[in-house]
Amino acid sequence: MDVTIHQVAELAEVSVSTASRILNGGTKGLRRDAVLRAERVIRAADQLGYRPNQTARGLVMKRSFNIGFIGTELGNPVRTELIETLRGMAGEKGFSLLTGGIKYGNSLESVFENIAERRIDGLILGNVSALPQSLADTLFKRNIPVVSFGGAPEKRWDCVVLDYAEMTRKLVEHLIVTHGLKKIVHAGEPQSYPRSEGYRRQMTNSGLGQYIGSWFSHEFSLEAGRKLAVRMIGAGPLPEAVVCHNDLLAIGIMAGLRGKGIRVPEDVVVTGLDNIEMAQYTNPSLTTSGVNPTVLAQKLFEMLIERMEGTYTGKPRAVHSREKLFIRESCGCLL
Amino acid sequence: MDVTIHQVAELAEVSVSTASRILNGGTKGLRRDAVLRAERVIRAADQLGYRPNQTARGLVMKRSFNIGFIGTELGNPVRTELIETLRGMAGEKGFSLLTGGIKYGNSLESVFENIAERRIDGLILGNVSALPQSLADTLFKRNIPVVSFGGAPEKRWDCVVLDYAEMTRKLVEHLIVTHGLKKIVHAGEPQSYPRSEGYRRQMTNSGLGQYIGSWFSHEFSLEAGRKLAVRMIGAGPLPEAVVCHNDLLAIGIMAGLRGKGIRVPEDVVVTGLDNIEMAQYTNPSLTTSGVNPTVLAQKLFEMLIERMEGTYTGKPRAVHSREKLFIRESCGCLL
DNA sequence: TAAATAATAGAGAACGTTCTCAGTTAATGG
DNA sequence: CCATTAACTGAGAACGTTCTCTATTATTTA
Repeated sequence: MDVTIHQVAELAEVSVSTASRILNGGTKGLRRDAVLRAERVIRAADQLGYRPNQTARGLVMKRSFNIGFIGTELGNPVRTELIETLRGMAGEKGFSLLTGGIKYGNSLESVFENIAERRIDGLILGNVSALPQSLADTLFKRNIPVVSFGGAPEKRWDCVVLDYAEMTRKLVEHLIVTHGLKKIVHAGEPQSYPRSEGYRRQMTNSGLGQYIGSWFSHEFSLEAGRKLAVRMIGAGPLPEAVVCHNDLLAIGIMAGLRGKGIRVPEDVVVTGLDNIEMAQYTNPSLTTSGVNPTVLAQKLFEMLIERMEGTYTGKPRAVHSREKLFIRESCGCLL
Repeated sequence: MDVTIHQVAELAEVSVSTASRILNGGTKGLRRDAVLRAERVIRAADQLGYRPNQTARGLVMKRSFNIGFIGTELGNPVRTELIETLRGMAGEKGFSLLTGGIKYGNSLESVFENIAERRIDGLILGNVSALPQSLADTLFKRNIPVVSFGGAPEKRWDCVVLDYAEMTRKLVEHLIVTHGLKKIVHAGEPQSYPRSEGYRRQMTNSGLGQYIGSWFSHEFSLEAGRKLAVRMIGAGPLPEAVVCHNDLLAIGIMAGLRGKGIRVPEDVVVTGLDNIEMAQYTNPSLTTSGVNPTVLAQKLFEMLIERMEGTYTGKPRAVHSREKLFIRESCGCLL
């Protein structure tokens, strides 16, 4: 039914080995008499519409032509942008991208499965804070290259460090320096994490340590934001500004505040983080900070491919991404 | 290196065939003496941490354990929700979901590739209006089940019909009946398509044929919406309402209008379509209509699996999805 | 032109499974 | 307890490639 390399070989009157060699190696640098044969093979393949069976190919080459992506917050648009770019790059190299979500750091089982069943050749980790050592061991044992991105630098493999602390710090700095705000709180992840760390650093540096405060949420979604806003309002006098873990949380908080008749930025200033596309379209538009997802994708993919192709075999690299501040309406600018 | 079924068989002191049979078939309904062997095999597999190599499996079974998803507007959150649900369902059945984007109906090449290289066992088509007959033929020739969803019913395979025309019509009806609006225009796809068809039907039925008008955009994104708003404003007096192709376009239009000092819904009413999560969080929140993405995913996946497993072999089915109206602020309600 | 060398071709194993089929072993019935 | 039937086992082919290794052929050199 399907056309195999055997049929190509038969039609071209060469052996299967020769067909395979030519189909993969091309026709350049061949001995004069060999060129004719090669062209015959290529013509035969073309004529029959031959396409190699990747499964068979994968079996003998011990590869799957899949790259895995595991990350948090798959519903976040900032992930979608990154993933679709990565998918495109992978596709150009003949790989498919298998993505998998993670909720609250658990349920990495699917990764285990995919790796154990030899379904991925390389792995991209997105903001996975605590990868179980057992998984890391499996990856090393199976020789599966890994790259990651996130707030914390990684010593075990190549990574892109997104300086969330610095992004957050700059946002806080903007609120203090440009807008003269003092009572600024942070909403999102727990105290020890990079983003709230950046917040606290700037507050302390500006002599505002007394105002440090945070509202914790274990989710960073629109809905979580709205709920958080309701909680904040119920808890008494509002701060002057809320610096949020990410854009989705910020947008949710803005909606929650508005639902109770509180104006942004007149009554409370709100900032996000990620610079998702939607941040330009909210009302008020959202002041935030982020990195270019295409650049991030390129860096990640380049490093991963180098590892997979063995072009680079040195020590784990850590490249730092360039964050950028996007000043819009929600901080009180542009009004 | 990797543990194979041979090693399991050796440890359990059975043949490879037996190991395979037991590992796949389980231990139930076996003859009394066979149960002991079976348990020995399972124990051995467990002990060695055996996981079948899916590539090898796929080769002999002529399957890839991948399901393809091809659709338009992969950046649209409404797709993300659907795709992630489908991915979960696929995962539970041991399949990975390979997704691919389509821009303006062209570049279906990647699908061809994946199909030709035997990398997908089934295909889900999302709002692909014009699938080349050559691709359809390939699918049939290779016996790859297909399901699709979209505005137009499909006769060649199972599909879920999303009644975009009816959704749009109901929105227009709401604007006319509840808000007494007359000068309502449509923004989005060309005249002949379902959504604008629904718009025109209701306008005509309500005797407002004279006000029918549409603003065309070949993209349905946030940015396209903003640009469209600018074009509309530049073109003279504004309509009373803009019924948009989808939520993203609507949100973009609202932002564009606001940028020029025009208020929604006071000056112009705006409605969307899809009911993406964000529609609840915009300011004003967006009146729209949509179907439940989880329900849609379930319907699609169920039909596809039935085809793939051969449980259903009858005529192509067309199931209709239940749309729902979401009345919010952008139409002037809830203010 | 013959010998040495370089380039290419082809046979066949290997990849790790599943699955058919012939042969063996256990259960059943009289 | 033996014949019959049913249940199970294992050898080996098959899936469609790649790739090693030996044999062959072309090219170059003396």
